[in-house]
Amino acid sequence: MKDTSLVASSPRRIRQNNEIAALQALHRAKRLSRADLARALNLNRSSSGHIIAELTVAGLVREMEDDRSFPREHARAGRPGVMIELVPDAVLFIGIEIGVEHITTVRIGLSGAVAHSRTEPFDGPAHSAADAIRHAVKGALADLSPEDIERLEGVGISTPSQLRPDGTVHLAPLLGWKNVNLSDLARQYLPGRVPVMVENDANAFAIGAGYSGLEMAGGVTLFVVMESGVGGGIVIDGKLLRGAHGLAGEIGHMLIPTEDGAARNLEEVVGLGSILTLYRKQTGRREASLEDFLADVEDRAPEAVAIAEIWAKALGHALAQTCRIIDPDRIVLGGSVAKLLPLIASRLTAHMKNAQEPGFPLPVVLLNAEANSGSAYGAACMLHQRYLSLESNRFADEPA
Amino acid sequence: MKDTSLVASSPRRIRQNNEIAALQALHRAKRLSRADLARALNLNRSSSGHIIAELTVAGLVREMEDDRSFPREHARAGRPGVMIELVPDAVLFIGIEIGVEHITTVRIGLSGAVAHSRTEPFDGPAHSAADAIRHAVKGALADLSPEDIERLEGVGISTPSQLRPDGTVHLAPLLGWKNVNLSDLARQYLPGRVPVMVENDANAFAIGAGYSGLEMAGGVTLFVVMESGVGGGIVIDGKLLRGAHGLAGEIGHMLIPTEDGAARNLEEVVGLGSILTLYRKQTGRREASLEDFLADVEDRAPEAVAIAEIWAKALGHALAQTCRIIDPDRIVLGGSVAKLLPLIASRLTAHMKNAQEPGFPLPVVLLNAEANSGSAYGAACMLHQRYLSLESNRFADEPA
DNA sequence: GAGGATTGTAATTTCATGCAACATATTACG
DNA sequence: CGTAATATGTTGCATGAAATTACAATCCTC
Repeated sequence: MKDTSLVASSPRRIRQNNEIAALQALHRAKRLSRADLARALNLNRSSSGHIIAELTVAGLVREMEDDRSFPREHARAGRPGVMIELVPDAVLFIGIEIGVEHITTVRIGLSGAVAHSRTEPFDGPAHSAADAIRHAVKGALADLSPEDIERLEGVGISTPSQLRPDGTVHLAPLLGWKNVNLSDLARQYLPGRVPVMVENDANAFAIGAGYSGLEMAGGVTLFVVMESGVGGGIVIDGKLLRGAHGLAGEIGHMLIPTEDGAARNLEEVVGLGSILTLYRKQTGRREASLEDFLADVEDRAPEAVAIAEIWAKALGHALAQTCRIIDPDRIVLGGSVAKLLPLIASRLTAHMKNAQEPGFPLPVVLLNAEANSGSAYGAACMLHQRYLSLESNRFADEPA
Repeated sequence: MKDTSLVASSPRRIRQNNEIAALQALHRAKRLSRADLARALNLNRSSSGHIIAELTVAGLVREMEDDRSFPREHARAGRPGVMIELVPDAVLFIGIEIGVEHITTVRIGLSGAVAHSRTEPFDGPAHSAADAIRHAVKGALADLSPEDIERLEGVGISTPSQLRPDGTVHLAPLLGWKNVNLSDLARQYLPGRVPVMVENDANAFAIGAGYSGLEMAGGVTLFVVMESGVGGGIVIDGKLLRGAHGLAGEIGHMLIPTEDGAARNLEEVVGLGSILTLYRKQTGRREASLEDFLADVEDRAPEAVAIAEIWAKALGHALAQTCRIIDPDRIVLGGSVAKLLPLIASRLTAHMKNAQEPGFPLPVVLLNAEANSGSAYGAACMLHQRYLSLESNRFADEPA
């Protein structure tokens, strides 16, 4: 239904457009006076006032009361403005991650802050898609009051799967699912009004990692999440690049050369499994954990450092190749294995430089260590983002 | 100056927005009646009429006279609409490609069709940037009447160089340039009103190849241009992905494994130089041309086929790796070497499948054989695209 | 405490779109 | 061949949102 051409404009659509812009500006800035908003949107103060008046009666924004708590850092002359903020619990978004071993559920409010988070063990491959969705969605709704459900404005679902453009799961090898429409399954347990979105777990992670942090900056960002598997996502100016089959950014299966001459998948070299296998073999400690390994690297134990060097070389090669193609502004690493980064960041950049021609600019490589990352959070962010866009169904409801 | 937030809408901006949408729709559809336009833009017929009235007095569109020449293919009941079209020579855009050996100049009109094209030999490395720009721009303006210059709405410049985000040349190794602002140089010879844009030649080619053809479709398209060098560009939903340093899509320097175990640049294997060197060595004909080689491949001469096989394998590997990262909907090959594609397309796809895991979807690989490709054309298209967008300075002029 | 500066609000104006009605032009059908 | 049906283009009017202007309120500086 969404036209390719820019379909803007009608007398009332303008207001909707500006209200959305106002909400987005408030989301970014946390708090803004009416005059600030007018400047940010190139609007007249008068119009700005009308807009926030309408948003106030809608219950989405409010004047901040504890104005005094912010001691007016830039104390300029003139009457101070009253700060406006989003009402955090005006609406509610749920993000669900169905993994191979667990289900994680996250709730966020209009401000994007996490209101609740829960993880439970779950044997994914043992369940059908229908069972898993029923269990996950009903579980997510269980501790919600009727008023909460009234405020529910979106449910996002993240799974380790390959999706079609229409949102159906084409293939989820780790879960054994195939050709199922998770949206339709989930909608059975939700009010019809509530929008549902499904996304690949790596892509959802990328959205989440780029949504709250300071990486919200524009440009091209490559997110790489490293656990037992290695996935990734590309975010361009705050928008996810999905690609033709939702697989953009999946660098885990890039071929990289190894010492023995054979080419192997990146994820087979830098994934958690490979690292631990090597480390356990080297040390003989069959129960050694990632934390043990990290501690050894920090202490510069030779075996551990050698493994970290392999890791850095393989990852550096893959990232350098990727830079050739998308030329990112920054690369953000996440997942448990990424904790290696601060220990050998200089080796990684050295290997990247090495795999690249001299003079080719390289992006910064950052570690994402935020607590509220994870693809469940990202799935919730997707719907938060949708709500703060023209696709929001705050408008479709009006003809009632 | 361009805010990151969506700054739409004021009472008059709406009209500008809709006029632009109308021009874009007319550009895509070639001809549209007022009622067609109203449907395309979700507008009322009345508003549509007002808009094209305003565009008509501005001289940008007109009613088609030879209405009869189109024998009404879908003869439905009802009064037939009068078709509206863009006035091709209402405005003028110039694209200039400064290469290592030649300068190409292209003029296009509002409809995007090429009005004029000229190529002259030019020894790029022998000239400073200032000299080259002066020569190229003055040459491009030489055969223009004063009225033409009045209608000039943009000049695009394409060079084999690495650009900074602000449009200055960071480094142009083939030309020996460094740290020059080509826009500023070019503006000296142009009316101040005329916008100037500078772009990498591979990116400009990508824009041009995706602008007129049917590849104008949405989604992700990877364009690869293969001459002596191998460059490329990525177009997402009609917009160029530049990347942090304008180097996105430059797959020519990807490392690929070769038979002898050493990794080499893609462009050193599949570029024109490598192919001809191999072919000349194999056949002993030191003056053999690319056409000779292509003819031999078509005749299935064993030496030629073997070289083509190397080409297909290397290219297939690189494209497969690229698909892992950006998951394109389609790949379009251009440049003289791309003529190999139709001869061994099946081998290329076989190698791509081979370098990819089973089940991973692969995009179609197409050949761009259009006459009006080339980065000069693409550079002109950039300005055409800009004119049909909100950045157009049709609006900035008004306060006069 | 006076003056300057900035904010929020109200009244008025401007202007593009939507709506409804009508004249017009062509096809479909008896 | 004439009437009905259908679609287009135009006109006048209503609606609604933002710009403009003016004004009161609140704070800082001197």
